[in-house]
Amino acid sequence: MGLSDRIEAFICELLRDDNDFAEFGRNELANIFGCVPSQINYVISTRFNEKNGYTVESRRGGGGYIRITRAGFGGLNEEIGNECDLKNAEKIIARLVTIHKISPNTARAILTAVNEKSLGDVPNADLLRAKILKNVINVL
Amino acid sequence: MGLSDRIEAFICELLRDDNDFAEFGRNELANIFGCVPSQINYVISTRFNEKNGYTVESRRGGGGYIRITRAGFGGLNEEIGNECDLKNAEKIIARLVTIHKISPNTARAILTAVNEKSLGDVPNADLLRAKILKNVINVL
DNA sequence: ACTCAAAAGGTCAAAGAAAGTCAAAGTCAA
DNA sequence: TTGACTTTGACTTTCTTTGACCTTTTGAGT
Repeated sequence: MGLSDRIEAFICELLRDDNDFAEFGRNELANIFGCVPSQINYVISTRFNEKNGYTVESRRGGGGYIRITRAGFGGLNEEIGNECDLKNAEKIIARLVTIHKISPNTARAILTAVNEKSLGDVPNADLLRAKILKNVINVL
Repeated sequence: MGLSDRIEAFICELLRDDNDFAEFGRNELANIFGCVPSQINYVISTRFNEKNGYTVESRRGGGGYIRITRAGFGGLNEEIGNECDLKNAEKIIARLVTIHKISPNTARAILTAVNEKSLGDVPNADLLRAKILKNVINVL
């Protein structure tokens, strides 16, 4: 596994531990991995960019830092509501793909989990669909 | 036995050992067999192509690799069975991650869709869970 | 307040490391 | 002896690593 991959894994770990955001010093991290500081920028720009659903903030000077946040999904819960038919589910998932919150692959998996074939003979499927969708989205 | 055949056998061996996926460096492999690197591409494109039921992923640059995955999921449907509790589901999904069939992200989504919080108050949740899981896996 | 040095982080381009492509040359069995 | 399959190598593309130089922020000393 290459250096960039190791740094990526490390940051992912931080994100996991610190509940959806990671903060560190660029030099500090570069030191841990024994690389030049700009390597950190490379990893961030290729792995933790907007397109992959992350927001990055930073500050220079004394006490500077880099903070990486996983973008959330404001308002989606409300849009799903208490009941959600398949059409609506498709629309919402499609939007998540468009804004690069999830991959087409993940989208297909989620959609399959809540389609007619899966939930077909559950009574009040729309209710269950809404619940599943909200749970899944909240964990993304 | 020709060179290509020997390389093919070697990769098959890797696939067997590592449970349905093989990962290696192109140059590394070329070195083992004392051939030019593009020979590896030839073997892959003639033997481990889509048509023969394999998926190939790769990355260039430092830390690059070639990864071959066998398509289809040996007996996973049977393993899920008619009913499937959460523990079993977790085991199966984890395995799909290991062989790089799905990303950790997709795994998390699927697992959330079938966990207690989602299916908690459905009667016979294990039955529904099995159905959802099989549907999802078949679409992967 | 003002200045300046130190402490961070940012940018960019060159060098390096792999993998991909393609076509020419070689091999071998029908 | 020809046509399909292999082998080889020159050239291309993509991704990573490194380093020189730039900008922003802070803080100590005047």
